[in-house]
Amino acid sequence: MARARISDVAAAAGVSTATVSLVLNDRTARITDATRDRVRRAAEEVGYTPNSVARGLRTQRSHTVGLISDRIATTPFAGRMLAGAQDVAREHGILVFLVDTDADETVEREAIRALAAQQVDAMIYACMWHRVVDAPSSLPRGTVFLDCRPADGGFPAVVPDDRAGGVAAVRALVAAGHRRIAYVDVDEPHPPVASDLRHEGYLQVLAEAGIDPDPALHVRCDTSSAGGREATDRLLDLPEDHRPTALFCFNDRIAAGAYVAAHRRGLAVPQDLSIVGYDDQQLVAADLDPPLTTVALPHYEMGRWAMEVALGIRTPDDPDAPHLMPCPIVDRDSVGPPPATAASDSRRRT
Amino acid sequence: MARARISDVAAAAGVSTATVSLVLNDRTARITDATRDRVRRAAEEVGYTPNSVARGLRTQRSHTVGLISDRIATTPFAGRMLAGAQDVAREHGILVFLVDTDADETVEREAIRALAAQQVDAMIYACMWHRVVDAPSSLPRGTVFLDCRPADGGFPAVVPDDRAGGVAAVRALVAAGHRRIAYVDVDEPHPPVASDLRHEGYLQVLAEAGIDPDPALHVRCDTSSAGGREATDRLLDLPEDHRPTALFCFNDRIAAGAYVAAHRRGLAVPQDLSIVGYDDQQLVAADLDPPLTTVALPHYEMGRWAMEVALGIRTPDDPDAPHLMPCPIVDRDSVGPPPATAASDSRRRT
DNA sequence: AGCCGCTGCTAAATCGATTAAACAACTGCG
DNA sequence: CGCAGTTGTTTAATCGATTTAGCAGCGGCT
Repeated sequence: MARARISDVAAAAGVSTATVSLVLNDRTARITDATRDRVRRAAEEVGYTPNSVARGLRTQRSHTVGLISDRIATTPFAGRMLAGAQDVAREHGILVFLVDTDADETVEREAIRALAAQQVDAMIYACMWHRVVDAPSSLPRGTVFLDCRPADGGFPAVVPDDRAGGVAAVRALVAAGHRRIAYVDVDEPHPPVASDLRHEGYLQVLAEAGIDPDPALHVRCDTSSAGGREATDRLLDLPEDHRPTALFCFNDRIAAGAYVAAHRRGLAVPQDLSIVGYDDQQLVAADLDPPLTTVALPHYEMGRWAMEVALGIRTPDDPDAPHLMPCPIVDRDSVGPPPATAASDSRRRT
Repeated sequence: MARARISDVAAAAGVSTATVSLVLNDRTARITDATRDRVRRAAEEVGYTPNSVARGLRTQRSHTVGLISDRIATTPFAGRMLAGAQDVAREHGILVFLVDTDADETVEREAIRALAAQQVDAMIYACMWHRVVDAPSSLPRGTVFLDCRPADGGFPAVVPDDRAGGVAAVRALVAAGHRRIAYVDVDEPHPPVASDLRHEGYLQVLAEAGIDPDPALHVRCDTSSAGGREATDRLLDLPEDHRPTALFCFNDRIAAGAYVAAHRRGLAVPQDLSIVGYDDQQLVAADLDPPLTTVALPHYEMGRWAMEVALGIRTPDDPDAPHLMPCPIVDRDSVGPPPATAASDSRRRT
């Protein structure tokens, strides 16, 4: 039992295929209501669903979008971007091709070619983390960059507002009374966009609060639990009057390592050490003990934004600058006032 | 500058479109090498890429596959299934439509319709966890079930061999000398396929080892760190001669909770308590201290299997039973011999 | 010369839709 | 009655490929 074609509907309704097409697509053509009914009933009866391939060939719109990513789909991390993009796509009857290239340029080129051959209506180029990328030359113009910025501009892009995120995180710590706040940064393995922006936010808040940044409180480590633990150990080994009372960690995994380091010394979070993470990773942030205060990456919203721009539903405010998506802070239980000794000390220094 | 069509190539080479098609598809037709060269050069020159939509219409093969999932793409969990499926697809020049339905039946039905309309060559129906599902009636026959079993059979399916995984986990504990081994099971919110199978494996190993299963050592809890911690507390509150020396946890999150419970009582892992998890979740298992011995879910391999069957590259051994994919144990540092007192006790009981 | 068979290539049908143009039937009007 | 204008529907071209059947040209054979 092959799928019903438009000609089957036409035969069943006793009209031409043109009429069927006109009726089913609600074209404002001069067709009597009686005929319209007959066609619709016939379509129902034979179980007709238009063949999108044939329609796409004729109309030159495939109602598909290609989403190319380095490895979003296979990372625990950024799947919410896909969800956002998909939700918008679904709302508009669009199907999404997903290609994970594993950051392999050959695969990437081939994927772009294959997607173009499939006549996708738009493409989205997505990254696992916020970074700067060289746009592959074969990318069609109008391709939307998701969670990355094209090195030379020329494409709409959406990225998290990491600077504002850093501001929010450090402000929370300052508001709790901390003065000696460390930034446990990542050991830049990549163009360190996110890292730098969060650092800028950190510095901005210190400046606002009249706190001199202490270079010793900016440490770097591997982006892992072990790295965070080791870096935190270094910080906690500092002489007492330089020791931080709060940590702003580049991400939640590093923060998890900070917890381990603190616990090993018998320090309680947040009584003895306040910690703020970044990313709001499920399975990390909320499962820590106590639950981690962190900054959420707006993956879902970025995914939506990218798809909306790709489909032409919205246009970027400034076509030449990436759209900055706010990163909301999520308050949990890892931030408290600094310990009494440190608090008095900080007061002394003010 | 529109894309080059086959007629552009034909014009450039001074031949008909038929000849171009014949040459570029390597049809064994009677065409001189000189002409072949001319066509290929012309194609190169105008930058010709065949329009897959037009080709798909004519050949009735779209070189696309639809992958419907409840929420694979947006879960940190099972992205490796996608990677496996995609790798196979890419190796065969197939593009993958991904649709996350969020387990909404309306969305699901609509997705199946849209994919059928796009003339996908095959469909894969995937779940986030191993469970039994009612196959939507509109699924085309031959649809491959990935990480789930259709309630009434009739479709090829691949699932993890949870029974064998349970066997492997518990055998590791028995081999280390444990006799009082608890199974920290999940509180069945769903058809508990995985849970039951792992339990069967657990019981089988106990039987092999001549250990009487103690019902008090089979506890259930919420599938979360908090749940695991609470359940472990219950177990550790047992009188000493009933207290388990080892835990087989339904998953890594529960195991993470078990760590917390143990640490809170000053018990060291594995010296005082051995723990085995399940799932080998990145960001959980390896980041625990000490790293967790666990059983890996073969997501990547299952994804490959499903796509291979979908593309007809391989056929299931037994078309009526789900294919069982082995779950390898990954040995890390959370299993050791039972503490001396317990060990002597267990010897007494043998 | 006439016919056969082979080689190299092309004409044209086809896939299943959309849509502009054409057409038949009817109405209204002078 | 004859012509123009409407209305309701159909005809046919089109999208860009694949593929079958067939045509033209040539060499060999009788």
